[in-house]
Amino acid sequence: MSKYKPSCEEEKIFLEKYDAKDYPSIAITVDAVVFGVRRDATENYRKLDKQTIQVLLVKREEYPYKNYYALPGGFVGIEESLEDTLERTLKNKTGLTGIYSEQLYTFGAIDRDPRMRIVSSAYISLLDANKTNLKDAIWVPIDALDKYDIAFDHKDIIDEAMNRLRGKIVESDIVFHMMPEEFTISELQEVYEIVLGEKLLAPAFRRVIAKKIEDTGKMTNNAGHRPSRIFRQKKD
Amino acid sequence: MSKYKPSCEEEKIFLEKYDAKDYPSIAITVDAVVFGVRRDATENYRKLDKQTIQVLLVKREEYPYKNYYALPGGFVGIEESLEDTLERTLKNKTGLTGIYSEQLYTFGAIDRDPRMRIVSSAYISLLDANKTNLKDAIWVPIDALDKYDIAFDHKDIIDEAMNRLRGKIVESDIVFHMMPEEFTISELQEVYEIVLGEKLLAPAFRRVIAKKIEDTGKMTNNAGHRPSRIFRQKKD
DNA sequence: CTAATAGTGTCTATTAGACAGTATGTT
DNA sequence: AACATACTGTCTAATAGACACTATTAG
Repeated sequence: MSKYKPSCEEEKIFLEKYDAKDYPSIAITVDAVVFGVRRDATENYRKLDKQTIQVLLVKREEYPYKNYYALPGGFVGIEESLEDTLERTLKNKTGLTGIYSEQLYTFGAIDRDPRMRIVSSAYISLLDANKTNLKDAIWVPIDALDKYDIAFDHKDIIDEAMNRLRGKIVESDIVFHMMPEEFTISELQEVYEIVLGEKLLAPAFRRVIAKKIEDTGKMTNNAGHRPSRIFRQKKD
Repeated sequence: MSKYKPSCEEEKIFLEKYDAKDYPSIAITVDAVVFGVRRDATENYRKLDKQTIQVLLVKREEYPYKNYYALPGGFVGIEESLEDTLERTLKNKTGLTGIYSEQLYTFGAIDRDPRMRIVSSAYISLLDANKTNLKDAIWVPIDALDKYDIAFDHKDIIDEAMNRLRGKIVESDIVFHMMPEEFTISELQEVYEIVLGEKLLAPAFRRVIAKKIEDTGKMTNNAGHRPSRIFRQKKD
C-alpha cells in the first residue's frame, strides 16, 4: 500500500505481522456541504431565482434517519483518499465532477451515528447551481432548513460551513466558484450580500472587486433599464 | 453508544444486525503540532532564549520510523472523541493538561503509514513553553527541523500548521496562549515577529495591540535600560 | 556621561463608508 | 417622459506605514 521502505529485516517482519483487525474499528466518512446560488435560466432575465444560498441535500432511503435529509457523503474506501470519496459521492448525487471543494472540519463526537462509531470529514463544495443536473439530490434554501428533518449532526455541520463561507468570501476568491463564467458586478454583489446577510454599498464594492475581475466587452440587454457591463474573473 | 432513538421496531432490528466488522478497517489517529516560544527563566532577564518558534517532537521507540522524530499523537479509542485523544496524548508526553488546541486539518492520503490505512486529524496546540515539564518530548526550533529525521508525513503537517498559525495570529487572539500571564509589549511584538518572520514597526504594533491588552501597573527592572510596563490580556 | 530599549507625536498614504449625482437602456 | 438600475465623483473618517523624537533606567 505504501512507498515506505523498511529499514532492516526486523522492521520488515514487524510490518508483516501487523494486522489492522487487531485495532478497534472506527469508520470514516466524508460529507459534503454543497453551496450554490440559483438564477433563472432565461437568457434575458438574470434576476436571482431565490434570493438565498442553497444547500444540496439527499433524502435517506435507509435506516437510521430513514426519510430524513442528509448531506451527500459516504464511507471512505480502504484504497480511497478523502478527496476521492468526495468526488465519487458528488458524482453519484449530482452527476458533476471536478467541483471546487475544500476541507471544513472533521467531526468526531462518539455518538454521531447510532450504528457505530463514525468520524466524518466534512468538505465545503461550491458551484454555480444553474449548471447542476441533479440526480437524487435537492436544493434547499439555507433559511428553509428548519422545515426539513436533518439527519445526524448534519445541521451543525451546515451551520459551521456557513460560518466558514462567510469568513472566506471576503478574503479569498472563492465566490467565483459560485458564479457563471460571465456575470455583472451587481450579480456578484448580490451573491456577497446573500452570503454575508447584509446589504453592501455599490461604490465601495466596485472599488474592491475591480482588482479581481476584467471586462468581457459584452453588455446585458432587454433588462428594462440601463444595460450592464459583463465581467469575468481576472486570472494572472 | 448513542442517544439516538429508533423510530420503530424495523429500525431497531436493523441497528442490532449492523456489525462494524463488516466494513473495511481504517484507523484514525490524532497528531498534535505543539507550538511554543521559549524564554530564559531568570526573573530579571526576559530576553528570548531562542529567537524562534519551537515544535514539540517525540522520538519513536518502535517501528515503523524507529528513531525518527514524530508529532505526539495516537490512535483514537472507540469511546474517545478526537479532543479526548488529543488531551490524553499531550498529558502523556508533556504532563500538561488543558492546553489550548484547535483542529488544523485531516490528512487522509492512502500511503501515509506503512502499517495500514491511517487517517489523521492534526491539531495545533499553543502554550507558553516556559511552563512545560516535558516527559518524553523535546522542543525543536522550527528552522532546525531539517536536522532531524521526521517520521511519516509529519513534516508536511508542521508546515501546514505554521501557515495556519501565521494566518491566524494577525486576526485572532491566539498569541496570548503562547505568552505568560504577564508580559511587555516588546515581548509580545517579538512573538509576532517570530511567527510572521518579519520585523514590525513599534508604533503601529502598539496602536493595534492596545485594544487587546491592559496595564498591570507593574514594571520590569534591572534590564540595563529603561523599564517597561507589564501588561496582561484584556478580557471583556 | 553613554548605551540600550521604552514609548510618543505626527505627517502622509491608503482604504472604507456614505451619499449625491449622472448615464443609459426599456416601456 | 418615467422608471429602473448602472455607474461615477467626491467628501470624510478611519487605519496603516514611516520616521523622528523624547523618556528612563543601568552602569
